[in-house]
Amino acid sequence: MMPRRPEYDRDALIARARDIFWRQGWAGTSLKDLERELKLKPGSFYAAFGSKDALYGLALERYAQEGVARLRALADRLGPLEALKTQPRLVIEASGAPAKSCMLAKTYAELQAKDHDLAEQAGGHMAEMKACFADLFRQAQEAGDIGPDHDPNRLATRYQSDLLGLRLSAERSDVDAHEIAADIAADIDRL
Amino acid sequence: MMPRRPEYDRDALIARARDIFWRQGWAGTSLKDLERELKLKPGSFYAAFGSKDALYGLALERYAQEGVARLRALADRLGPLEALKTQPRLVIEASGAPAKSCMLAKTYAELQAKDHDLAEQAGGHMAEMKACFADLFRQAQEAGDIGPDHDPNRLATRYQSDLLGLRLSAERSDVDAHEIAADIAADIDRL
DNA sequence: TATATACTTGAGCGACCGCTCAAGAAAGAC
DNA sequence: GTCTTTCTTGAGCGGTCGCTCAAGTATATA
Repeated sequence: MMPRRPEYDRDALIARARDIFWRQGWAGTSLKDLERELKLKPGSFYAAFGSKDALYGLALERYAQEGVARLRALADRLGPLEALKTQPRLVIEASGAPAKSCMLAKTYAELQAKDHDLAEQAGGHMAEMKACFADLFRQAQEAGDIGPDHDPNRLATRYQSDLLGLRLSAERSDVDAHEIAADIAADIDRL
Repeated sequence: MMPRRPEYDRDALIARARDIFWRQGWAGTSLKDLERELKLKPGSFYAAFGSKDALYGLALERYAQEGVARLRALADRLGPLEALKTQPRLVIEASGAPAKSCMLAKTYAELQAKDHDLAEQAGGHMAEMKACFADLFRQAQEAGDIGPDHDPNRLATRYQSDLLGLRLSAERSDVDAHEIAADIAADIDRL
């Protein structure tokens, strides 16, 4: 006696929620917003996701996972050094994205003062991302593309910081983000 | 027939409100929070400031104005180049500050998607700050401390972006912000 | 001291918040 | 068709939001 199946595509809903949260932030997104955009009544929403925070967590997870995957794919295609040099430009040109700035950073900045679990989760993902960058710098160093007297972890820390600044700057209309991206890439060439 | 004077120091209240907003953000700060921290009942609060947003605006104004003043003072004391090299370290070492990250950037990031007036105000102040940086770079260039083949405006844009990234990174426990600050200062030396 | 003028107080407004749950609708098993 | 199970629906809960306002209180003038 199997009953009816849900009418929605859960994965697609998470992706849409991610875009809304990404753009509007945690406090800036109400359940009304989600219900309207996801076309879910409150009952279905809570049956599917449990709570607003739980959905935000899923959205963050998805965001981080896709970010890592995209970077790895880029490195596979271009090699570590070129990937690191290309990433700044790619990240501000992503035309389909709901925002230029990083969702992990926005989440962390918004919720850290509250010691919210989601801030901790975002921070963890930023650490993962930093580790990815460090990996690529290390590979580039082993390939001889970067001088041996550099610490890959330190390069990664600086690089991630630059990327966060770039992506925040890219939201501003009075800033030419492409110049910044080009300068970041140029810095890598000088290593 | 002059009546009683207010019991509070308006300027001090604005400074305290700035610290609360800076740490907790716009949505993250409720009137209850403000009433408790400023020791004002709702009636006095609204008599003094008109609205939460109005107080936030005053706090932003104060924040921006003090930021510019601090930078100018630093430049007067150390000269333009040294000021630019020192600022990154100072900004993450400010021990009395309620947060490492920039209140203008946090405000902009939180409210831009809503097209909130406060986001526009914050963006304007960031532009002013960028102009300050450009001024210092130009002065350093005229003094011969920086090669003549650099555009001060472009340097300022990159510098501000780096500073935003640094200050956001400085909130994280898994990041050594001093390393980043030192690297940013080192970049300036290579110009 | 009497009066006019402000400041202080706090109950409480309407709106919205995240969320619950009982009732109705749909679909596979028999 | 009938039954069972799940999904869908939407009214509405308790709570908090930003904010108002009338009553009470303190102070400088006259």
